[in-house]
Amino acid sequence: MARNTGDDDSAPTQDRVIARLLIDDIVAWRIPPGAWIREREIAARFGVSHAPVREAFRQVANIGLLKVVPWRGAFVIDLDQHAADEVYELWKALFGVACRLACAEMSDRDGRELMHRLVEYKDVTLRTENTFEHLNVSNRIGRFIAKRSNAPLALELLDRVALLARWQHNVYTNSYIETHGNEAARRSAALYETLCRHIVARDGDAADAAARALIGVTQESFEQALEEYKARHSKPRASRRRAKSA
Amino acid sequence: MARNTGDDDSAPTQDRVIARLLIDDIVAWRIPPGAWIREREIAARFGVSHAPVREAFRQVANIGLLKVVPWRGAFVIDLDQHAADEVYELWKALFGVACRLACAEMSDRDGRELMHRLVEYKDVTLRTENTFEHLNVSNRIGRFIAKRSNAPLALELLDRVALLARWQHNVYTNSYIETHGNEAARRSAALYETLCRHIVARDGDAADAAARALIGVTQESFEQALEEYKARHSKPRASRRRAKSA
DNA sequence: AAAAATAAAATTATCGATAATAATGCCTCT
DNA sequence: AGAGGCATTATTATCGATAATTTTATTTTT
Repeated sequence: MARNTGDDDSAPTQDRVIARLLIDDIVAWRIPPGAWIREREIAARFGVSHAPVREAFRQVANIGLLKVVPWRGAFVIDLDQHAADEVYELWKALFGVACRLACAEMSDRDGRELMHRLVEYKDVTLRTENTFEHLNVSNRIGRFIAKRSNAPLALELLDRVALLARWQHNVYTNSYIETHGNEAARRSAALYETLCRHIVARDGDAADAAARALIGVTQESFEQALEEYKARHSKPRASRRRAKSA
Repeated sequence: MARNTGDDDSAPTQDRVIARLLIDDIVAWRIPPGAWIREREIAARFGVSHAPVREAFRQVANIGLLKVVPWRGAFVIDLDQHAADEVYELWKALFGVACRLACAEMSDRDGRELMHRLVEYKDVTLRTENTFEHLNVSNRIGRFIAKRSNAPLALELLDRVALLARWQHNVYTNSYIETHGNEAARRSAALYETLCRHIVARDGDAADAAARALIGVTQESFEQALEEYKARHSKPRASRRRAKSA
């Protein structure tokens, strides 16, 4: 066995670095939806030739944040409400698959670690009102399940859809943390407990259902934030264009 | 509206042509699983520089048939039984999402066309024993539903997973048509009828369940073919390495 | 002879330049 | 003045060559 086709421990090539930075820029809305990105512009920004930029564009396009059109270049996608529904439906289904597979794949030791993390999560929920920390710990549980489900393709698609959901949330609300209220966090806590118990009990159908319900809470939170966003942006019609200079 | 960011009506660029041909070669097993593909080799085959070949590699890698490792090149993936389970679980979930969304998105006119196609499909099922034709018509129904679900991302993931499943089937059986017996086709026919009726009735949960069952038939067919493959390839142990020359 | 170090070859990553294509502005014609 | 055609400009696609890295072969050392 001479050739190592497995993990890549080498330093990442430039195209991957650029792709990562572009993804961050798009998700954080530093590059607006629908924007047209030129190769030369990005190449100049990072001080490289356009070749790695092209590859970075393709990578970001694969995730779904960019659309590459032949001879016309790369455009940031411009999602609408309808696409948001699709993303959340996919998220529910994919997380459901991951949990379903986790039921069969997880070792008893993994199951114990899962319940341990659940206790830690509930502890955080009771102890603090910090929504950001809630999200942090809950995301860790979700990713733990997805990783131990031994399903690399499902994990990839899941990451992709979750990233799209996060971008949408940022686009529509520009502040997805605050709107993710503590009430939603508390409901999530109960659902996480249900989910973990079903997984250690190796009940795939029940775990699938719990996973869907869990993403459903996030979905409701998003839709609520979207309503607030619409309400906020429909009022100040008269007072726009306040200042044109810096 | 100067710039057209929508459909691309122009002739496909070389990288897309090469990507398509590579996909065909891999799915048809003309390039074996695990093979290491060199840029120069493909570039020479198609008489182009290596730049479009690189992009084609990335596109095939996105679909999941190729794995690109920095500084090491592109390798055809090498799926195992476990990965097959994952692919079929994903297929079930994604087709379920598409059907679920189709319930909400389809117009009444689309519903009528769907039922029309169902009648055509049942007609073929009763009239001929040609399994290939069964697959053809049933695939058309599935794709019709997925397209009318107005969910481009789900459609993309669905195509991707279906392609992986087809490749797996080819890898393990090298003849996925014959093993897809008529008994399975007949069971599929009943399930297709159930699915279509649920969709026109706009019952998302029921449509999801029917979609899962439908892919489940294909999954069983694959697993059966895999067993036969294993049985066939475990016997001729003694008579291997018959001839070394051409 | 086996293992480690080193040199050579092969391969990918990146660059700079050219070709192909699309968008933009200008000009003519009505 | 407006519409349509033409030249200009800008941008992407492709190419050939060079740099960086890995793999393979060779040599050296124990």
